[in-house]
Amino acid sequence: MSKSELATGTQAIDRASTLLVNILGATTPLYLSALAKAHDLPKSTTSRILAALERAGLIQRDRNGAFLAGHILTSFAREQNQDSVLVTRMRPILETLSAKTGETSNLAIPGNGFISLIDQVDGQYLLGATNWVGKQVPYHASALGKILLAYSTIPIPVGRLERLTEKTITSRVRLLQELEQVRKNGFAIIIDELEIGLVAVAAPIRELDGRVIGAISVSGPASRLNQKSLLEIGEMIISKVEDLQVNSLSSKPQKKRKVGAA
Amino acid sequence: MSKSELATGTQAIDRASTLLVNILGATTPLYLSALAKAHDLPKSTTSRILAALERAGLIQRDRNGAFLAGHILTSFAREQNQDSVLVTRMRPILETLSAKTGETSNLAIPGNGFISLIDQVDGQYLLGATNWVGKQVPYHASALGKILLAYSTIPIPVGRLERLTEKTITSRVRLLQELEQVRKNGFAIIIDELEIGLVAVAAPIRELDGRVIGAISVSGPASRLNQKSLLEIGEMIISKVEDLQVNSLSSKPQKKRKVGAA
DNA sequence: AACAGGCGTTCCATATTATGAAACCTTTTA
DNA sequence: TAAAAGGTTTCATAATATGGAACGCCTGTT
Repeated sequence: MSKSELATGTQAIDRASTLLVNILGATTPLYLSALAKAHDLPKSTTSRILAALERAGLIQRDRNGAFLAGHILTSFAREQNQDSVLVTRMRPILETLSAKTGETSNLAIPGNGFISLIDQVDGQYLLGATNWVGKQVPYHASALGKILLAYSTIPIPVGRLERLTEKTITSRVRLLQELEQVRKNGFAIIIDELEIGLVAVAAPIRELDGRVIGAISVSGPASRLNQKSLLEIGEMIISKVEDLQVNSLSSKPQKKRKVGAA
Repeated sequence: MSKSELATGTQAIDRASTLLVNILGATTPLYLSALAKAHDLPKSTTSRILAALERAGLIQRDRNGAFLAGHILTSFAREQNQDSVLVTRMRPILETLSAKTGETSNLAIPGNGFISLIDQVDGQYLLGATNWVGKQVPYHASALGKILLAYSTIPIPVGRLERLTEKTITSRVRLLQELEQVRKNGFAIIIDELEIGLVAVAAPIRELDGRVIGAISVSGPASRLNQKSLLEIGEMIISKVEDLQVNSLSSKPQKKRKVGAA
């Protein structure tokens, strides 16, 4: 029939897939008859296909018989967005960073009022290796926080920007300028802003669509990390994170696969 | 072949579904050959099916050609877990509650250190209708917070339990007893614990698997809501939330559908 | 009550469609 | 350079999906 692209030997699966995608994309449960009409399929065929998808747990019916995403997909969704997934995915990067720099690296996501530190890998140095996971670290005084503010949709916390050291940015105007600079650089730095003697550099983690969902930092004592090393480490974080993206997902496959002439 | 249950006219879709479920459930991308072996299918058939699923965007390949969840499913996952989904789903309940009681109702989810209020519907009374969304409301002094602590996996916040009024629970032992009581009742109440003159009652929102993911409350001035009304409203919240669950999901459909004899 | 209409499932003869063995291609390993 | 491993394509074949029609169930109408 008049199918859009090349495709052969998969009519049934194509139809099933299209129906499934339709159901997942809909904001409200869809009825069999509506689906049949929309996809221009006979009721009988539609019924058979949907029953098969339901059997597999890919879709389910509400009390009225309308179709919505099945338990397989809702639990998939739940698992996907758990912090642990991000931790697992980013662990190798944190380890590489700590190994190469000798310093502590951290992983953070946006939290309510404070950044939420969800993982840490300590470096080889004893000095500086405190555990930050779970700590209430403010956005405006941390490298991780600056990244999250600069790239994510988080609003700058309401209220006064707490002064933690004499270097802390406490002016909102000043902070906005700083965030602009962060976006220009691609990474964020703090020097003495959170704690005297503590420096850090952070870069964003992006989803495939570009959304920033977290940040990775390397931090240590100012005595070991000068401005230059911070810049280098910043670039290192960015490239490690990019490597992961590029390696894990592809339009052009690594192995050349013949695309076929039907 | 030796399929488990009744099924007819859907061999292809059944195979495709099983493969898809397998790919979604795997923690690491799966290769064509491994899938073919695991499902006892010829390579050619497997290739054809996977290509169809890929075309639909249900699966995609990583750089090495291994299969993982496709963009359709990852964006589905993302949307699912947005607060806005919960807000939309719960809105009707908040509206019913506010209409029936005349008081303000709120929707909250766990936040970092504080509960996170994500929606509110005001009642008819002028007195009492302040906007709480975005406020930093502590767990131990709110009805919503007590529910989240009692049912969810959130640990009781570290540090001192801040005294907000003379009635605030500030002893951890006392709080644990209170949470036990909450679990026994199925709802939580505060009287003067957050603010003198303010009372509230809250009940949990559960996912299909029983996990508590949020809470709904009704709050107002003690002058209008006595102990008895609070209990009644508590029961009302519980039943409204249950109604939604029952109505939106079903094993036994409302309309009796013939189950068929093959 | 009886009827019409809407929605969904089942049946079944049919040919369209999925099937899988074998050949073919690439890349990797020996 | 050969051989293995992983994947795609081809093509003759029959097994499988197909869809029109009949059926069953519920709701709303008169």
